[in-house]
Amino acid sequence: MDVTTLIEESFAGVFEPQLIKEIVDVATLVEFDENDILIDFGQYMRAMPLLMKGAIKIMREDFDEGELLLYFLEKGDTCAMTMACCVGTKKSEIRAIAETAGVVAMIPVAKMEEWMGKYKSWRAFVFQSYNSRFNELLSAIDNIAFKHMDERIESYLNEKSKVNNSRILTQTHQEIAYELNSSRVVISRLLKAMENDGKIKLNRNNIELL
DNA sequence: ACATTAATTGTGT
DNA sequence: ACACAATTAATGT
Repeated sequence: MDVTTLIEESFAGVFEPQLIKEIVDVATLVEFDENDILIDFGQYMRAMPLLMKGAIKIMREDFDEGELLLYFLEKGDTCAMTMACCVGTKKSEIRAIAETAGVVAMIPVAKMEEWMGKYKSWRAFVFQSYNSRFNELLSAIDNIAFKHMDERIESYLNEKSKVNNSRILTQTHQEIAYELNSSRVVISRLLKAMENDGKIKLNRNNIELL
């Protein structure tokens, strides 16, 4: 795979050519498959990932048992948690799981700090990244606090369909329940209701959005 | 081709 | 939430 093309494709509009060149020089490309665990709770991070290809879901572990999906990362995104962890050498508070197969470019911490002073576009990118993650967190909180489960499933399905570029999602009800931190029976019932409303079509192991 | 088993989904309490 | 029924996929004989 051609490193330069891939990076240019993902960040051409965002970084100045000079910076892209530097990224190409120092970045290590890492490929991953669907469902790979990229970062786990309590893990330390030594490099900052830039997502080039594919999609990653960011999960938060609940107090006792169970997980909750916070948001998805797509091409051109980076993980805000990682940026904080890198500079402070703190443990990760989140888990990152590959939603689809894809590629990340790993940037050494030293470089990322150097670029903060050197490149305006890098600073802007980092701040903008923080900002948009923050906003996604807010909407995740809105979903949990103010929306009922049926609405949560709907927005979940929509996001899922967006990151996978498909109207058909191959997910079991159990898996959905896990990501929304609910129970399978509740999901099944609500999905059934949505099917009756003509919003979706249910098959075994896959859900079709209409 | 058939029987058995496991996994997924549906429903009533 | 729990229990159980029904349906479908996977596997062995």
